[in-house]
Amino acid sequence: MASQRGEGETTTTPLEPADRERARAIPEAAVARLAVYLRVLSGMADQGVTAVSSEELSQAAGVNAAKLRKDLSYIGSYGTRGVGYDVEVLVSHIERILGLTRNHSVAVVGIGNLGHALANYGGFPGRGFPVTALFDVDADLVGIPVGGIPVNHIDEITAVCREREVSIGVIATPPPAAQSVCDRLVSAGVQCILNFAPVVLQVPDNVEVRKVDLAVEMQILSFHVARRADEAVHNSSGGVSVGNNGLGVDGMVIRP
Amino acid sequence: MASQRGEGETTTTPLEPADRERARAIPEAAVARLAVYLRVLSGMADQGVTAVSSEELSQAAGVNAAKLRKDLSYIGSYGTRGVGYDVEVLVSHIERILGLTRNHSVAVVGIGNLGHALANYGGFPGRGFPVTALFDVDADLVGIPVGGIPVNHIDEITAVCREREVSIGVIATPPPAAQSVCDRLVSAGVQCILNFAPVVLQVPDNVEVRKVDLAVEMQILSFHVARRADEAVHNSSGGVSVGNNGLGVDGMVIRP
DNA sequence: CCGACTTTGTGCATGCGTTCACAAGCGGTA
DNA sequence: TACCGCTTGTGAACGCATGCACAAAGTCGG
Ligand SMILES: NC(=O)c1ccc[n+]([C@@H]2O[C@H](COP(=O)([O-])OP(=O)(O)OC[C@H]3O[C@@H](n4cnc5c(N)ncnc54)[C@H](O)[C@@H]3O)[C@@H](O)[C@H]2O)c1
Ligand SMILES: NC(=O)c1ccc[n+]([C@@H]2O[C@H](COP(=O)([O-])OP(=O)(O)OC[C@H]3O[C@@H](n4cnc5c(N)ncnc54)[C@H](O)[C@@H]3O)[C@@H](O)[C@H]2O)c1
Repeated sequence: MASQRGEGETTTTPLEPADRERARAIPEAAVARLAVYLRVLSGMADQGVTAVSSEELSQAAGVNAAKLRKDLSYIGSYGTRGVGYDVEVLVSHIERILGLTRNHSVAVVGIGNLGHALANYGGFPGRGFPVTALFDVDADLVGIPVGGIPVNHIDEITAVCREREVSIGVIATPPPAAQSVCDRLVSAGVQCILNFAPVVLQVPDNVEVRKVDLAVEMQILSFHVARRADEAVHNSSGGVSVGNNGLGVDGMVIRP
Repeated sequence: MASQRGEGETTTTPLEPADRERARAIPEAAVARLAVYLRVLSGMADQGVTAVSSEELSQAAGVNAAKLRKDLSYIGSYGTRGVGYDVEVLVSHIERILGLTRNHSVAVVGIGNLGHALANYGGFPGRGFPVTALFDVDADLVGIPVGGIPVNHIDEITAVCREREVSIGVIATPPPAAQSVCDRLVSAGVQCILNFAPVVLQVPDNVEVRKVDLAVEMQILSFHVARRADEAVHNSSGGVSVGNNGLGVDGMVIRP
């Protein structure tokens, strides 16, 4: 399921010119939410739900209904006024826009605590992200299968990534090794990197990096605690109010 | 380093009224970057660097220099014109604003693949986030120490969280259990939650949730691959250009 | 003590993302 | 078929974040 092309297209469902223009214009924040909608919709489909309104879906996804409709409008008009959206239709269109019509082979580098968890995780393959390669420098690990995949030595990274058509590289090495691993992945042709090491990676322009930084997440939480405690001290009136759900789907949500 | 209070303050360094107003106004995106600056600065301090200019620091943190200065201006004016910033001074002020002058005790719920990795991770305690409690439903796990901490049964969550003054709860359970675990954490008084389960949590207004969603991260990467592949097909001229570093420190970066 | 040079801090403009509000469109019903 | 009520899709307004560009403020050398 790696390649399967018509005359010039890449995926099973070719993008129409109109969609191409749309895809260019989708805000990154909306892309992140589309992925969330997709999961919610998939869950609904599994439960036999066939249709859904923007109101219902937005509640389940924890966002504003208007925002949801705008997000969906970025990918086209697939709803029916007065009725709502067909779950299946929406799922397939979001998948198409997100490029999920083909599998994206994943390589994990650094098979330590975190790398083991990732390699053993069953949630990726089912969603089109099969882990197909594992790398480490530790000679004791090389050859040992983790989650069904044998660990390769980091020096084989170029050959193996090319061979297995790895499109996403996950960095789970200690911080000092991260940049060098990143460089190797890039020169092996990997253009997407998910980085767990608390390091700012330098990459060429054609490579996309996303980072998962637990320390930063915790510090953001800490900031909110501090701010809240501080407010509580100032206007000494408890400070616990329960109301709407102040969820931060991807962030950028600051309470007034 | 836990408590040391004045007359009504919570932390070692009480916030001045001016700082309070500032803290309220700091954009969430800036808070996330401040945490990154903090780490870079800590690294510099460890290497004996005592002063740094906005230009140097911004490069190391992978952001625009003007943005960095603006971010720092949110917390006050601690630079010296013509010279730059004193690393120590900046570190201590960022720590103060982020509420890192006190420890934040962390509880991990769900000691499976991921929970083990988190419990064993040495990066948290050093940064003021000691893991002090672990929970699971699995009777085989209860009592067994992981990363030096014995696992408690989930039913003890309220008592243990209260006793150990847990301020951050980390959810690493399977998705179906996540909401119920979240509810329990909340009723145990935990106001900050870091959620690894691919589920949209519903929480009261006074609780802060951050989520780490690997599937979403991968799908965002997938989207960019698709868009890029699509562009390459359209204007058939290679498509690989190397230039500045297009890093997405926390997201919201879309290339024009 | 002064002047030249360096770097900060920030007002302002620009652009992006969110939210509101409503016209357009569709299914159901009489 | 024509009307009614419901829900989508989106134009427009708003607000927030980013980046520019420069005055203010400091250092250093003479
Ligand atoms: N474990 C966690 O829960 C956790 C949480 C947040 C962040 N992180 C970050 O994730 C990264 C991995 O954490 P961990 O706990 O799994 O560390 P770990 O020490 O358990 O594992 C690191 C692995 O990387 C391998 N490695 C070292 N240098 C390498 C190289 N050049 N090429 C390939 N492999 C190499 C090591 O042999 C080891 O197996 C770290 O950067 C850590 O800061 C981990
Ligand atoms: N492992 C990964 O790399 C990874 C990656 C991304 C997301 N996740 C998500 O993180 C979560 C955990 O993943 P995992 O691989 O560690 O799963 P896992 O199945 O290995 O571990 C889950 C643990 O949670 C415990 N548990 C179940 N119900 C519970 C409850 N009600 N209260 C307390 N504990 C309970 C189980 O006993 C088990 O020990 C899942 O939601 C998964 O989707 C994991």
